[in-house]
Amino acid sequence: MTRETPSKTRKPKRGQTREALMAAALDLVVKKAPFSSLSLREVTKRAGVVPTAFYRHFSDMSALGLTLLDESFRTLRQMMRQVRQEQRPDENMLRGSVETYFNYVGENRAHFLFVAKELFGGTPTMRNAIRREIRMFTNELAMDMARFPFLNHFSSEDLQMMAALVVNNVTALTQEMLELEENDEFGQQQVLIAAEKQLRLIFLGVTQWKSSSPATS
Amino acid sequence: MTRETPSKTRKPKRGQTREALMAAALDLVVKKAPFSSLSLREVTKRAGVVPTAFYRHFSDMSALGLTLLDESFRTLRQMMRQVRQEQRPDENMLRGSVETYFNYVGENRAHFLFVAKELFGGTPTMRNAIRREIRMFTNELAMDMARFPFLNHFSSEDLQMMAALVVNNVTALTQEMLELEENDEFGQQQVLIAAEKQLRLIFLGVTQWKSSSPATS
DNA sequence: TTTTTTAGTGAACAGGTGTTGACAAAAAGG
DNA sequence: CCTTTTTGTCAACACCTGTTCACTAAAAAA
Repeated sequence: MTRETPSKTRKPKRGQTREALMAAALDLVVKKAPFSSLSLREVTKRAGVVPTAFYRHFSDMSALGLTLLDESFRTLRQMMRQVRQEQRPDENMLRGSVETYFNYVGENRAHFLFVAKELFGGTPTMRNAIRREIRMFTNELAMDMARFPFLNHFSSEDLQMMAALVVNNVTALTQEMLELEENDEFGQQQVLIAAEKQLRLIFLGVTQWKSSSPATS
Repeated sequence: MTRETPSKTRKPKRGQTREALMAAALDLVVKKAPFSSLSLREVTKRAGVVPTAFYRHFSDMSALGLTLLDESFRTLRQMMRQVRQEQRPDENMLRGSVETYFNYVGENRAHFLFVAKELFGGTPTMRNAIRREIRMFTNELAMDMARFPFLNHFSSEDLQMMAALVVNNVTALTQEMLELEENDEFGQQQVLIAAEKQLRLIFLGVTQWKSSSPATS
């Protein structure tokens, strides 16, 4: 027979602790420091558990980081698929894609901030994982471009170069967007307009491009 | 006339330790972690002094960081001046500028790595300082562009947008360059070639650009 | 039910952290 | 020379870090 002393320390936390840890880490990244400089105890404190509970779910902080990274890119890929489905090769394609993308950024600030801060500040493992993912996006964009009739005469190196140009800029603009306050709708609109203009200019250059240097081989 | 000023400004060789601290911090940033996650003791240890000696030169780590940032941008601005001086508006202008710039990046890896890692991972103070500097470069580039006859009919907004496009890409390519091993000369050459192509494509777009949206009046 | 596996707690450790204060050597100023 | 200011050292503090161990409540399996 267990003597029910009314209110001692409650323990029933059940299996949502893992998600609480991930949410806590993301939260701290948003309003404090890059993930790399978070401490295990800090995260567990914010998640409302004792430090040792951490080890029931992750082997160490870097494991948590990789899980978070995976989560970030899973949702991002899912959005890219959506952008691609909506994509019709007409006038408004560019504007639509840009809007969809930056809307998504706005709705997933935490994940994007996490990735942006790790892109250079993280461990080599993290950095490589992120860069691999970005390279993948670049490749897919290059392949998408190759399907357009007025682009498919370019060499794959040129297409790759053009795709990289686009991705570089979108990345930079995303970072710019993330530096803005969450409620700075005017600033966000400005970035969006700038993004559209810059991409339009790039595609203007693409239509004029002729591969003058055969390069390697 | 140029005699020793017998003034009260005493500055014999006061600086050995101070510079050792800065060098140590930079060194740790290169081969370990972002500056934000360095500890005071770590830096003093590498500099070969006792922790308390630190306070004779800097009030805290963030003061060291800002000094380092200042140093980085002072040398960078100096190089930009050099690029601008060499700049003649002819065919080889772009290639020459790109080469000069990336050469400089290679010779100052430590400073660029420091800046790159703080650009997103640093404290708000640091981030703002860096972004202000980048914005300054963008403005100067826009002003340089305005001096070209075939560009001076663009609105200053358009010029600003184009300059931002260039700066965004150079920044991204610089980061790409920094991710390479210091002795990976092939990879570095590849980045340089890509950089030149991308910038050429951008300027191709610029020549075709016409400001369709008058935007804000 | 009983048994086993999972997921939480709390105390304790060895070590790293920023910062303090008192003190000493060395350089600068007279 | 002597005095003052600068610049380093050493010891100590209170705190935070990751990680271990033994223990227990709750959930799952039997």
